[in-house]
Amino acid sequence: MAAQEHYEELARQLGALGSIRRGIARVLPEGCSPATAIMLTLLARFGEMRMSKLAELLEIDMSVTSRHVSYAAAHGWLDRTPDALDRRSRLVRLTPSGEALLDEVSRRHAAALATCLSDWSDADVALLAGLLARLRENFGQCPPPAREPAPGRAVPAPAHITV
Amino acid sequence: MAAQEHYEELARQLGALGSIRRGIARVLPEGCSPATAIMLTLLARFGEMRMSKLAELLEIDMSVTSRHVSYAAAHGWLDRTPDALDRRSRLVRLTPSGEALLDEVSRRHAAALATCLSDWSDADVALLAGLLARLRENFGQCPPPAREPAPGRAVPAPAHITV
DNA sequence: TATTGTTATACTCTATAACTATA
DNA sequence: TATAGTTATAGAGTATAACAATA
Repeated sequence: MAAQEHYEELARQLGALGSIRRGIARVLPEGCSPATAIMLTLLARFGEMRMSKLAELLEIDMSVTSRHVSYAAAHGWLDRTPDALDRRSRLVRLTPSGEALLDEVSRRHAAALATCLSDWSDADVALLAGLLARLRENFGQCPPPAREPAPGRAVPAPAHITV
Repeated sequence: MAAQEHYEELARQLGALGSIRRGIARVLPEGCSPATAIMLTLLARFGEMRMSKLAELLEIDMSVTSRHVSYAAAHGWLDRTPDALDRRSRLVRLTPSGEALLDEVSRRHAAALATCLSDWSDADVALLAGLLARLRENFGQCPPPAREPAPGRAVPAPAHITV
């Protein structure tokens, strides 16, 4: 098996991860979506930051970040305070309630994975987590390739889906 | 670092994979969504099958599978033929056009990963793909845990999100 | 004029429930 | 009565564009 097939297989595995993400989402506390959990994790790890910085770390548009932050603020999981140095900005910070939620999220995540991955060694779990972190880092440095037009005899999208 | 933290870190990495999936989706040919690509891959690997079998392999509801199949059929990437043995069923099968699309998808996937993961060894790429396959297999065997109610002083969802 | 953040709108992917046709 | 598949509706997550306030 040459590298070409290994890349293709990795792409397939990454694409088929949806069911795992849905499975992990199901163990989260009520009202806490995966997006909320990731956001609170970043605030816990890097501390108070501006909206734009949070959007950059989440790798999503700031408009989306704004709604996630509003939702979490309405639940009391984070605070938004005006930035005295630049009054256009707001500083986002985890609250004690948010820290408590994050602790619960961590417990549930670990419990769910411990159940499903009972026959994995500690080293394998750490290895996979490390490879995924490296993957994300390399993708972050990679310039997003523009979508190419379909090659050859392109298939035009039908106006309506027929059955 | 104990196993508990390794599980938590793995859950974080899996949750933060959204940007990678979006990056991979961007290189797909026009009209070919990630869902379509995965579906065609399964048909290429396992051959003609019923809708229900395809939904099971995709790990999504048959209603969702039905729409993805209708979309791909409208593009000419697959055929649906009545099952002579059970006229409620339809057999789904890749067309030559679908095979050609899948070849192009594989090329683009491999090219995109080869660019971003240029400093990965062939063994590392295969290792990550293998660990993800094992992860999906273990999750498939794992009974989906029911959502527990929020613990302690649960935070009620506000009726409206205030800004 | 440029930048920060918010909101409106649209698109993708998913699940639940109601429905038709067949077993 | 039960099962295979389809369709309608709703919800989560995202991007683009228009907008307000401030730099």
